[in-house]
Amino acid sequence: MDTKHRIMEEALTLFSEKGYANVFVADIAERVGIKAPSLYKHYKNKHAIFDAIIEEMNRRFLEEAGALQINGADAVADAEIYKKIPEEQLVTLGTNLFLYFLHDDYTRRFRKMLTIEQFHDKELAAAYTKQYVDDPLSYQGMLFGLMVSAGVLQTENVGIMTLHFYAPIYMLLTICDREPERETEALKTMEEHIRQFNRLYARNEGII
Amino acid sequence: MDTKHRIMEEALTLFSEKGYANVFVADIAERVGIKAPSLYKHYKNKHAIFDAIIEEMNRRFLEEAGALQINGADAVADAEIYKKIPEEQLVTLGTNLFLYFLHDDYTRRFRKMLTIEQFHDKELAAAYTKQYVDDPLSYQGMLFGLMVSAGVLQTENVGIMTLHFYAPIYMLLTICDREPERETEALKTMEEHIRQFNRLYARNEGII
DNA sequence: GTCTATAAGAAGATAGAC
DNA sequence: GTCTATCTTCTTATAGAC
Repeated sequence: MDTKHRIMEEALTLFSEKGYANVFVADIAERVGIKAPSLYKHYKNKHAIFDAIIEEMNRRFLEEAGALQINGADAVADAEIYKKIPEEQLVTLGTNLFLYFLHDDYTRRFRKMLTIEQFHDKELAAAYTKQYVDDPLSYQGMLFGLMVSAGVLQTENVGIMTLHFYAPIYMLLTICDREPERETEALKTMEEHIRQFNRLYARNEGII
Repeated sequence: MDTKHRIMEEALTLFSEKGYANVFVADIAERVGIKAPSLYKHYKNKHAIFDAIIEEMNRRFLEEAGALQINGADAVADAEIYKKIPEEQLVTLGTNLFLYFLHDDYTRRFRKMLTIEQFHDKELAAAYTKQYVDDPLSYQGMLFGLMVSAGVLQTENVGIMTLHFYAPIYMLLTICDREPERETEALKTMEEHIRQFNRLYARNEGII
């Protein structure tokens, strides 16, 4: 039964690089170390592999959402920490988020697959927006809301402040998905971005 | 010879919706109103149509770059105008950029095709980043540089300020490419974003 | 569960008449 | 330049032995 999972893994790798239509069942089988017909003992057809990947994604997303809820609860305490050196904390928060999204193998392959397949149907489009736009904004919005309450940051509109924090990180991420060799440059840009963000939004700092 | 161009047009439409591999020569021909074999009198093979689209893109990009140079020269004068009501000018600048990118038919189809095909080779990846990241940042960076010189905006780092202006617009654009029904919401978010951007960076306004 | 052999069908491309 | 007929190749999927 391990073969079934390995098929999914290898398929995800190939789909994320070439797109579903450009990957042949024989390619997946070869990577697993079996012949194409053997694969049909594990999945009904090629598309069932894709469906299994999407299911696995939904399962993992729910798990992550659960984990974030816990972190969210912890964040109330964390917000106290942010009072001390908000700038370094923000740099760490942004950098960790960026590097996790970029380097976590499953996350990266899945995001690239969704990027390629996002226009094929509404579900995939919605999944992409939820996972890489709405959920990060929602979670970080909660953190920033706590920081505003704690008097660390200051703004009239937490939602837009969150957008100002996350949108550059998102854009740098899409750059590195396309051109991994720009990662160092992206990390430098991100640090500058966050330090400027902090100057703009930190309480009692005045204009930069 | 008009047929040759119509083939390219219909191919671009289909490629931008389904991706190259999922579009069949017969589909393109049908939209043009001919049979598949007739298409081979105009293009050597299917991939030659794709190549022609990329060539057309490069031609248009160069034209646009030229046009931007002219606008850049004009922008010196424009920067004077920005002195009066910078916030409304910024809202107009951002909204026009967003709506042009989103609604211009060729731009939209081409961007979606590049989104789908960006991981297929280095050239496409580089073209995407140049067109939708580096060039907009470069052009807007110049405009903002002029505004800083004119004393309208204030910052230590024009590049990051430009990123703060453009990254949210870029993210909203990718949302609307996936889910066009979110355009109204995106426009509202963008206006809030730009008004807050102005509060953050406008000279002599203090913290918000 | 894996294999070889093969069926079934799709899709790109060519031949040659008009 | 467009058509119909056809070739060729590729790809998914099944049959049936081991």
